[in-house]
Amino acid sequence: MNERYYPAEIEKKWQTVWEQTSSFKTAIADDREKYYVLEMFPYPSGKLHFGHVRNYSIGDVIARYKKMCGYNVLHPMGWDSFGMPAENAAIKNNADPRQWTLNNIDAMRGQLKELGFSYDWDREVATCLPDYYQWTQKLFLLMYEKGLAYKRKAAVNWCNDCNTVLANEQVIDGKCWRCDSLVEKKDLEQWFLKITDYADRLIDDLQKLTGWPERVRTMQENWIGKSVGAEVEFYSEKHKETINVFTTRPDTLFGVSYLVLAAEHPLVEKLIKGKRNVKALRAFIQETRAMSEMDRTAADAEKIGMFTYEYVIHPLTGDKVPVWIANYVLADYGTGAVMGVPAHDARDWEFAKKYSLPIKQVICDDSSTSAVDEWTSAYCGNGKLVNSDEFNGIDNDAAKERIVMALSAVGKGQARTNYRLRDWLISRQRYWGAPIPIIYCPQCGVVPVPDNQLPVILPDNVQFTSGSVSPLATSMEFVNCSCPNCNGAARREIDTMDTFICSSWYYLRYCDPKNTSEMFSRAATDYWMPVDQYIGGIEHAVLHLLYSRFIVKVLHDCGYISTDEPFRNLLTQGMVIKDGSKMSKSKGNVVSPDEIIEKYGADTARLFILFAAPPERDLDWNEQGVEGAFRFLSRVWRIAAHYQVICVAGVSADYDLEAFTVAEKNLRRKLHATVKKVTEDIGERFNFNTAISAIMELVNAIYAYRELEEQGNASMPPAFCRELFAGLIRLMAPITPYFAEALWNELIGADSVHAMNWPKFDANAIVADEIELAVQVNGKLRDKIVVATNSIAEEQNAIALQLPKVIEVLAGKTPKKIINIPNKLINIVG
RNA sequence: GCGGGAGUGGCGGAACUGGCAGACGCACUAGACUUAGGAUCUAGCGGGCAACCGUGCAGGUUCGAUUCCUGUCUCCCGCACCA
Repeated sequence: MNERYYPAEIEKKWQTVWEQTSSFKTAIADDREKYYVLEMFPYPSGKLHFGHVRNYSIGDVIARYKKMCGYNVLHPMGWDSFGMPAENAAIKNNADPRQWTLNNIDAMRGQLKELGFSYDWDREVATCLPDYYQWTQKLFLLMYEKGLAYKRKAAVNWCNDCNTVLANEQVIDGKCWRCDSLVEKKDLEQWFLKITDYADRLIDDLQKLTGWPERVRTMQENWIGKSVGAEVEFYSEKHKETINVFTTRPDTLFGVSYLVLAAEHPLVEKLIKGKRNVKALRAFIQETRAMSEMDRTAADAEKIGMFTYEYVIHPLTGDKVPVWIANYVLADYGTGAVMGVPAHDARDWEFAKKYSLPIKQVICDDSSTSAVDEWTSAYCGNGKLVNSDEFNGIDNDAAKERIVMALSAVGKGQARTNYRLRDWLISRQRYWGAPIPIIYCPQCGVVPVPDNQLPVILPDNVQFTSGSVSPLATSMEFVNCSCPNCNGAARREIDTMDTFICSSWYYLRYCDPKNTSEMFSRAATDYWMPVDQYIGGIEHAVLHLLYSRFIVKVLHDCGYISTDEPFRNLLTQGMVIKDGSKMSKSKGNVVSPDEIIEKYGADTARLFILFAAPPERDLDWNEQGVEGAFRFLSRVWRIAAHYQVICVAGVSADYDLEAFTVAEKNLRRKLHATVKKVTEDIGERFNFNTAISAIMELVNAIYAYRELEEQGNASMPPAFCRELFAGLIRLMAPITPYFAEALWNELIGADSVHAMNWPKFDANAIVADEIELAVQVNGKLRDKIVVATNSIAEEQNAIALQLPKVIEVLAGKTPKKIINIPNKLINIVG
């Protein structure tokens, strides 16, 4: 074999061999246990960057490892290929979005193959192709049928740069998730999916996801924002109107000193009409509504309000309660009206102090006796009720329920749960997406496209510069159609679907990607689902990951799949950071793997990115380690070349362990200990960085052994040499697949290393004859001793006590006690 | 404000259930081989002359703490006038 490591030759050769032998093809179903490992599929931007390489290297190690462990592994790849960049390229360069996308897919597929990822390319999907989006459209129709897709006019998020609406999840700090420009509110009629119907289950089932990081579960819980409380009715006798408020603190109901409405509250105009300050009120309302979402919801924004000279009746006391309008009440949460309890709510406290509104204490903490006018802030803790009629003396937690019961008895309130989660706005005024399969008929109204007319094909002949309406509006052939019901002239929905719908079910399609009669067969998803290990960035914690859970629950409820959670285990790999932000094409800070692959090979690129940091941690881009990764592979190659002849000679030999020298026993122990460590690090903890360092230690040990040989003090037994390298190469196979394949071929056998079993360690081989113990005096390390592994503690302690350093430190004192931790240390307490 | 996470050499990081802090690698230094070497091999590499001191800081528990507890500081992430 070649003395030196030439990655280019090796990688080209084995990539071809793997392709010819369909090395990565998934078995349909057999008696092995299944394992579905999946990395979040990429948007085909044109080129991979190191964020991708990291993501897919992690997945590939797991896939290859599991396969060697005997699992039937599904490891697919595809393209999240609808989306704005294609359309923007079309506008900017007059390109065809389809061709632009398909070219990018070809380029990136080539890169993925070069990197040696073990994908079953026969299962590739691209969301922008009709054989996929047909079923995205079917999914929409299914939801429409179930009443989960509906159209309504609402104040929606509008991005002026992207020329489209956005879902709440896609607005980050008041800005568009894609282009960072400020999001505005617009009143538009749009399609929504009723994800709020699933709010409770999406929260409750988080508990089942024990294989998810705590962080992601918390983020979803926060996002859904469940709060349990009550709706309480206040009545305006003058207008014969009821104003409902939502509160999580019905126990403080007797402390209400005013009511506050949002500027957008529907009763506002009626209440203020004819009031002496109506002009000022109207001006204030207008001013408040004109403020941007950002300014209004900033936590430190000043609370401003105005009195309406209107009163409502307290539902239990019958007291007159003044009604205010203020900027700190949100129109789209709860009922758009809140009750003000300044004694027990920090915001109400601030507002009441500012406008000199009465403050009435109704919760009393045993330890505080001061009067309410001496307080410097609201008391938000627990305690017993006071000033609350028949509820006095009750613990406030218990009082919540009692007061709701009392309200309910007089028909003036009930328990109620509120969510922060809003329905998912899925209309997009953009071209490059799946058309919403809906037809509007003057006679029949909204008509869903029948299954046998799917897919609704995205037209080619559109104008991209259509302004704030979807470019689909410019294709008359598309817009004009006949009604499926009455055959009369009708027109199509011109908006396309949010691409997050396309990506919310692709993992199901991988189970049965060529199915032309349904989304996927029940049998296929029953076998493969759920995904056993999902790997992707944290940025999808409440986007893709929440949507996918929702869609799976819907499909589960419709009887399409058995599972009701898509991803059993989730690994959120850290971002690859460069120049302070995440590597991405839109940020313009990408490092392409091409140069590194060309100079050092794909195996070096993989090894480097896996060794640089544990997978969950963010990684600041630094190329310095690349050289080290390549150096290591070259080092392994050289030692393998050195032992090749001996290794091959060991095929039919056997070795006598009794005849082993100490050095050989140590090396064999190191081998088995390394197998154990790497198995645990890859299989249980996904700590690839420490798995790699363990392999490096093993290689260092082989070099140390060779050094002995060169001094004439050792001679490698051929059969052991074989065990050694067969072990080492298999440990490296998931991480550096080309490299391992080439070495396996040279040293061990003709079959692919990737078809081999994962090495097993012999627990007996790890036990050493002698062991080193640390000797401490009062917890401080003073010396070390080497003892027989099976020696007893008393003997070890006696040896330790005789050590000169120990005698010196003890200075004649008799030890109080001696602590002996087996196989670890002795601590002499003086 | 609520919730989650992190703080260890010049750098990336290791130490898994409380048990030898700094594995492994990068960078650096020296030696060997060499016409030469940015290749390779070998050795050294937290601070301090030393006793000792060292895991953000201050305490505590313990024979023993990077690890557990209390307080505190800094940074990152998510939600946030959510009633």
